[in-house]
Amino acid sequence: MKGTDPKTVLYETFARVGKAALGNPARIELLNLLAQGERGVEELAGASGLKLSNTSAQLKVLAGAGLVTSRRAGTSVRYRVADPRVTGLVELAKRLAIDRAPRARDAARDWMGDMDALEPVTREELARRLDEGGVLVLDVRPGAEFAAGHIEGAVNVPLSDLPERLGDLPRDTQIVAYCRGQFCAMSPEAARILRQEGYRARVLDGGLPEWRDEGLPVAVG
Amino acid sequence: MKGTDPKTVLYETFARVGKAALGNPARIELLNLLAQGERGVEELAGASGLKLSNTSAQLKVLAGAGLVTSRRAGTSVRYRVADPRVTGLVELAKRLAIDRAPRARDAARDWMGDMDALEPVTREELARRLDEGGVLVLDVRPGAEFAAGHIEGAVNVPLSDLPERLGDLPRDTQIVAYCRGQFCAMSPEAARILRQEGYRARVLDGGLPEWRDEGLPVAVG
DNA sequence: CCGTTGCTCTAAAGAATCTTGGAAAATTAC
DNA sequence: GTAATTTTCCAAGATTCTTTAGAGCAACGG
Repeated sequence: MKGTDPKTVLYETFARVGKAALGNPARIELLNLLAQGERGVEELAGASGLKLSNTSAQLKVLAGAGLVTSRRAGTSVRYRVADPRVTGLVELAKRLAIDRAPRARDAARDWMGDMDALEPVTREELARRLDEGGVLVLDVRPGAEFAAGHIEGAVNVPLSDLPERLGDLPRDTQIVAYCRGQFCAMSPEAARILRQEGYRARVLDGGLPEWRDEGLPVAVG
Repeated sequence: MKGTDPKTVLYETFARVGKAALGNPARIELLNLLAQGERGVEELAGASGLKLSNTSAQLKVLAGAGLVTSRRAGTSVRYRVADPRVTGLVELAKRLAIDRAPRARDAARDWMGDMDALEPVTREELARRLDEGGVLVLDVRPGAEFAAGHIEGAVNVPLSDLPERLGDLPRDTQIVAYCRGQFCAMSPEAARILRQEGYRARVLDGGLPEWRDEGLPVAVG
C-alpha cells in the first residue's frame, strides 16, 4: 500500500483481490480445480503440474485475499473456495477472454480441439432428457472429484480408465460426457475416443460448476 | 508467453485478460469511469488523477486485452468498454472484495463514511416509488455523464454545484441521490450535505451501472 | 520419543510491471 | 501548408511478483 488516501487504498484493495484471483495462470488453474471441491495441497500440485512449494505459495496468496479457506484434516491441509462467487468470477473472466481476445479463442481450440464436431448438449437440454431417460451421463473426472459432487444419475469413468472400461458402456444409448468445466479437455477427449469406437457420444456444454451454479440437481458420494 | 504447451498458453491468455481488468488499481478506476459512458483520454486522466501518459498506457493495456475499444472523434480519441460484461466483472470483483477482505471493508468505510445512516434505498424500491411519484431522483454526477445516460426522470445537480443550487430542490419531497456506483463517494456526500440543510435525503444502493444492468429504465440526453 | 509425511516459511535471484518526463506522431483546424 | 492539439511512444528507475531450493514445523504412527 503506497498511498494513504482512502480512495487509493480502496482501489488498491480491490486490485489485490482481483490480482490474486485472476492475475496469474497458476492461480486461475488452482481455482478451477478447487471449483470441483475441497483439495489438499499435494493433490493440487499434482493435478496442476506445479511444484509443491509454488502451489503452497500461490494458495497462500489466494487465502490472503480471502478467496479460499483452509482447514487441517489429519496430516494434510485442505483448501476450498471461500465463496461460490469466486468461481463465478473466474468463469466470467474466462468467457470474456474467449469472446474478446482472439488469442484466447485460438489457444482454446488448440487445447480442446474442434468442439462443434462433438455436438455439445446444452445443460437445459440435458436436464430435460434426464427426466425422459434414454441418455447416459458420463463423468470422466477422477474418482475423488466425482465423489465430492456430480450430476445426479451420472456414471463415473475417469478418462484414464476409459479405454479398459469401454465394455461397461452401452453402444446403443446416447452418451453425454462432462468434466470440470467449459475449458477442460477431458470430456472432449473422452467423446472422441468413444466415437472412434462407434459409441454415440456427445459432450455437455460446461461442466459441474456451471451445472451447480444453475441450481440443477447435484448428488454427492 | 513462456510455454508452448496449449494448456499453459490458454491459462496465460486468461490471466492476461484478468490481469488487465483487475490487476491494477488505476485500471479498475478507469473501467469504473468508462462504465459511465464513453470518455476521452485527457478527461479520464483528469477524473482519475493519473498522469496523461500513464492513463494512455493503461488504456492501451485494456485495449490490448480486448476490454475497451477506441475511436477518434475530431481531435481526441474516445474510449468505451467493449462489452457490458466487463463492467459486470469489475462489479463482481469489488463486491467480493468488500465481502471477503476485511481490509477492503475498512477502506470503503473510510472512503464513503457510514452509509447505513443515509438509509440506502434498494433499486427495486426506487423503481416502484418512481411509478407512484412523490420522490425526486437526484443524479449528482458531472453533466457529461448525466447526458450519456441517467435514471429516467432524474434531475442532474453535479455535486460541485450542489451548495449553490440548494434552492432548486424541494424541502418537503423525499430525495434519493445516486452517482457512479456502489463505491462512489459522491452521492453519500451529497446526501449528507442535504440532510444537514434539513432536506429529506437518502441514497440509492448502487449507481447507474447497476441500475442499467438490471434492465431498469435509462434515459439519454 | 523418533522417524515419516505433508505442508509452510524464508531468502534470494530473476522477471515483469508501473510510473514518469520528454520526444515523436497523428489529426484536425486555420 | 503550417500550426495547434491531443495522444502515443520511449527509456529509465523503482517497485512488485514469481519461482525455486532448502530449512523448519506440525501431526501421526509406531
